[in-house]
Amino acid sequence: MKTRFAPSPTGYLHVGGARTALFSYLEAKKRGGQFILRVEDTDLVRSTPEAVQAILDGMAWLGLQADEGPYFQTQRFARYLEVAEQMIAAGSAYRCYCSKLELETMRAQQEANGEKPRYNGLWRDRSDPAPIGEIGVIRFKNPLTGTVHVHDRVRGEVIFQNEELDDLVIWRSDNAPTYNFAVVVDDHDMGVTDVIRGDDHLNNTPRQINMYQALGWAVPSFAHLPMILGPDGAKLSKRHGAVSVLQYRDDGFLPHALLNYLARLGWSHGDQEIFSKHELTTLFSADDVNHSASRFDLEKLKWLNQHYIKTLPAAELAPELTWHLQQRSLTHASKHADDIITALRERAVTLLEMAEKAAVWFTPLAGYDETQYAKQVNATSCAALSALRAKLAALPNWRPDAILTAIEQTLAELSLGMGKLGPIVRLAITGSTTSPALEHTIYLCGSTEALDRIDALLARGAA
RNA sequence: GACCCUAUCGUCUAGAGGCCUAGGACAUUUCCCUUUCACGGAAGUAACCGGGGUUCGAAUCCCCGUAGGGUCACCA
Repeated sequence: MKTRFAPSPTGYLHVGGARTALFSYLEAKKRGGQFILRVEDTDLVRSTPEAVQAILDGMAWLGLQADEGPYFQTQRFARYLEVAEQMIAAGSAYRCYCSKLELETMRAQQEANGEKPRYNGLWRDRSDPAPIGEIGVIRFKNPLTGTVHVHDRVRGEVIFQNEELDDLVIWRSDNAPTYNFAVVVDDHDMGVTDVIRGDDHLNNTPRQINMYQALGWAVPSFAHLPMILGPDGAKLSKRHGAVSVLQYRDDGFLPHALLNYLARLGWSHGDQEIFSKHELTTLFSADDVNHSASRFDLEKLKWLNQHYIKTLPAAELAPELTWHLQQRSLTHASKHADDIITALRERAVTLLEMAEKAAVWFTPLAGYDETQYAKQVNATSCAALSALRAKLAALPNWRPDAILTAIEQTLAELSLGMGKLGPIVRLAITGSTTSPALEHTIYLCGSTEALDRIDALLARGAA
């Protein structure tokens, strides 16, 4: 049993492609099969090495490791031509020498007559020699009559009339195969048993099945996934913001959060929302995929991301957070990743947010929130702060629990509530009155820096 | 235009003829917890596209509309 993900490298890996890859991957893992990656780069003009790299990077970040590949179609042209020529010899394909102009007139005329535009089979049964100097193309001799039954694992049985189909080009005049042909040859040669791909290929499937049959090859099983739409119900595009999976990485999402979110888009397992990777690989089945397109909802993705930030072991989060800290040139904060996670995991929806919030401890204080300063700094609070400072300075161990004890003792000695001390400490350390639990806020600053910041506020308060 | 696909709360979905006064999750509203910001807890608002059948009974099956989407290339 084998599945594949076969993107064409004309852009980055977007969420729709990522979900197709995920479902193919899961189906293979679930059934103990192989998952292969094939780059469909037969369009020499639109394919770029940058896009190949972007797709590979996206797959790697998501952790969708292929068992084979990546294969490149551009390296298999000899094989495609070999098969095309075999088909000519067997009478299931033929050369066509129609010019672009002829084709265009044909189409224009059909459209004028209100017919479906398609190749009329002009060269299908001609045996006269090729026009001099013409290279021509090779076309597949599609059956004229009868029906093609597609047994789709998500759509059920879909029936197409051969009359609706025409003789498609399988080998172009610029010596390259076309998509519909290369796919058939590759899926056969590579032993792909289960084709899982986007909805937009459903209409190509009967043509491909006809080619499998002409070649005497076994037809694989098909599953056509519904599309992922933008939040407004329109097709996903750059206008909707982050469509590249790597953009989600940059925005602070965990790969597993995206995976979990994507899995639930078009697929479900009862009321379950949270799935570990192991659960996905055991529970997923292409048979359970929905029929209708779904919209991408960033809010739910955020919820999942926050869920994983809250619950994943710090050891798993630390490398991801470190990456973000480094992106923000907070390299020296990396060794405190675990402490940052402890302080902020319930206060950040994304890792990017976490890294941004962590910056207050590792960059010079920018200044105070003056409105809060005016409200919170007074004789009482300054006295409390300086009492706390004395205790902090005397601390043998700079640990959160010890700091918390110091805070509690200070409050007890002065008979004050936390409300009298909290705001001014936050102001001193972070410049604002919003921050994580006090002991972590102070602790993460480091003893020297924390005391300096307290002194700075006290000095200004006294003046 | 032709062919193909789809249709349950704002969104993701459960639902495979009676278990449905339609369940869960996100979002939203209110309340509780609380030193800030959060986390957490409780409650609430909110949906079967329309019309015909079939059946004792339909969100579920059939037909017709309607609305979305996809495909009709020497792109993939």
